[in-house]
Amino acid sequence: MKKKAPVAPAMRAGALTGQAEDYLKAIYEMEQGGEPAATTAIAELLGIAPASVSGMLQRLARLGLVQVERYRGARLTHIGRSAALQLIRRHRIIESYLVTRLGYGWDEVDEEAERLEHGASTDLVERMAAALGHPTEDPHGAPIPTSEGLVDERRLQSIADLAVGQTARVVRMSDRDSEFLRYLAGMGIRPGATVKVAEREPFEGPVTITVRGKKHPVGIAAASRVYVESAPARRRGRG
Amino acid sequence: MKKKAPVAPAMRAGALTGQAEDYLKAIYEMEQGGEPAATTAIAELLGIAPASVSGMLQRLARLGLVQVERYRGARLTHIGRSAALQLIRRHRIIESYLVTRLGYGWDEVDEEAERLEHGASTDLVERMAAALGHPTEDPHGAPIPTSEGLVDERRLQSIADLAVGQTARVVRMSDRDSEFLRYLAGMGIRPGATVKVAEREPFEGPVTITVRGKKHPVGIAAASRVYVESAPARRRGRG
DNA sequence: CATAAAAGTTAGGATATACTAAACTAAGAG
DNA sequence: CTCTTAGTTTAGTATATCCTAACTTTTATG
Ligand SMILES: [Mn+2]
Ligand SMILES: [Mn+2]
Ligand SMILES: [Mn+2]
Ligand SMILES: [Mn+2]
Repeated sequence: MKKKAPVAPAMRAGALTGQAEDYLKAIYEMEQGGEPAATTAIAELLGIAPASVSGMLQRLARLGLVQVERYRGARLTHIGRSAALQLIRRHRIIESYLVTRLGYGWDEVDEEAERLEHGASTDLVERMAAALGHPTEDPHGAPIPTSEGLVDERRLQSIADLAVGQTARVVRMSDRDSEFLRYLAGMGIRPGATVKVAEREPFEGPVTITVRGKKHPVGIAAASRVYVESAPARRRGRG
Repeated sequence: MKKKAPVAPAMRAGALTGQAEDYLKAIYEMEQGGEPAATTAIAELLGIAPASVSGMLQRLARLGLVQVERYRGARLTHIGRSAALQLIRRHRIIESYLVTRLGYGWDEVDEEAERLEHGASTDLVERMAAALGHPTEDPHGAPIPTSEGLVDERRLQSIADLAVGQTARVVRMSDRDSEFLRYLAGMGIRPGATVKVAEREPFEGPVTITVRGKKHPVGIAAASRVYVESAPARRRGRG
């Protein structure tokens, strides 16, 4: 059904291909868990066959962007990490711009940004950032790396990690699936919202959470894609 | 020395590759002269070897986007023309948006738009157009095709076509070369400006034009890239 | 620890693009 | 109506990606 569209472009200074950039971003994200990015995981995230990922990893390694340990997975080198962070900055600023200035819904920007991020120059992205007053978070609560490549990499708990009775503030959520985002929006879950765990079923069962006074039973899969911070301490941003 | 960057992306519905789109646009533009687009001309415009163009033309023909007559050149089919016009619409709206909303100079937008046009969805482009109040011309005076694919294709005279003593209004100019655009801006030549031909040297010699009361000798090459319309009230008849 | 399942890699092929060199065609100069 | 040549196309390669099938390593299991 979804016919894979051919290839991707290079254009920026370093002349990395759009595809290569997306691989780096995927690896960056998976590495946040501490472990190197596994071939199959990358393949799944990008919707590509594992064999193809093996090939690309070798190419990225040849370019000095990742370090691959055969049968073990890949880690970004400094250069690769820097390239990934630049791409992520572009992605998140573009998302912010589209939502703030062009009326995009937070559930539809990711897809558009996923393409624009490869064609937008640094100049354009910086203009967008400036127009928005240099935002520090994207519409999904994800921190925007600085142009120097600094970013908050704290590992956050997800709703699935909370114990019954705990209250927490929603910080961010996975932004890939627009249906998922609409589901969350329907419950009032968005960055800054407060959620409380009312009940938990055992055996990986659903978590019942209270949001805006209303209870919602939520599957573990969904709950684990919503990242939170223990309530008390106030972070920046609107609450 | 400038190593050609690999390939280009597809993404839109019809799933045309960015490269293919640029070929169609190039062919569209060259066809405006009446003749089919010549291989070498396309090659020069896109900075690609003629042999490569031959290959691409065959592919585009196979896709039903162009009609190629061996050794003669290519013409767009209806489908190809429609795709070209859609791309041109995207390009020109993006240019307009960048200049109006993000402070780009008219001499620097073409390059950025040349990349973004391939990654921007129709949705995005229409949002930009709406934000600008549906502009009908881009920053270089070029007409923006409607979303239905209608566009003013009048052939305009260039300054090089004017006789001594004639006054005309600048309508549009070639936007590919930013240095050229800065040169024009330095003389006060922009869409809407009025120019008068003061002198002409024979043998393809320079044209001396008066703009804002100042005379400038301009080479034929430059003069023929600035398109004009006989001054408002009195139209010198020709189609 | 012996195996089978899971994960990952290699082999072999396909497509999209480009390039250079060589061959070919069309068109103008005698 | 030839010959030269500018313009085109074909042949042979190369790179970037992706895929399926087959094979190899790791890991999980009894
Ligand atoms: Mn992307
Ligand atoms: Mn996001
Ligand atoms: Mn383009
Ligand atoms: Mn333009």
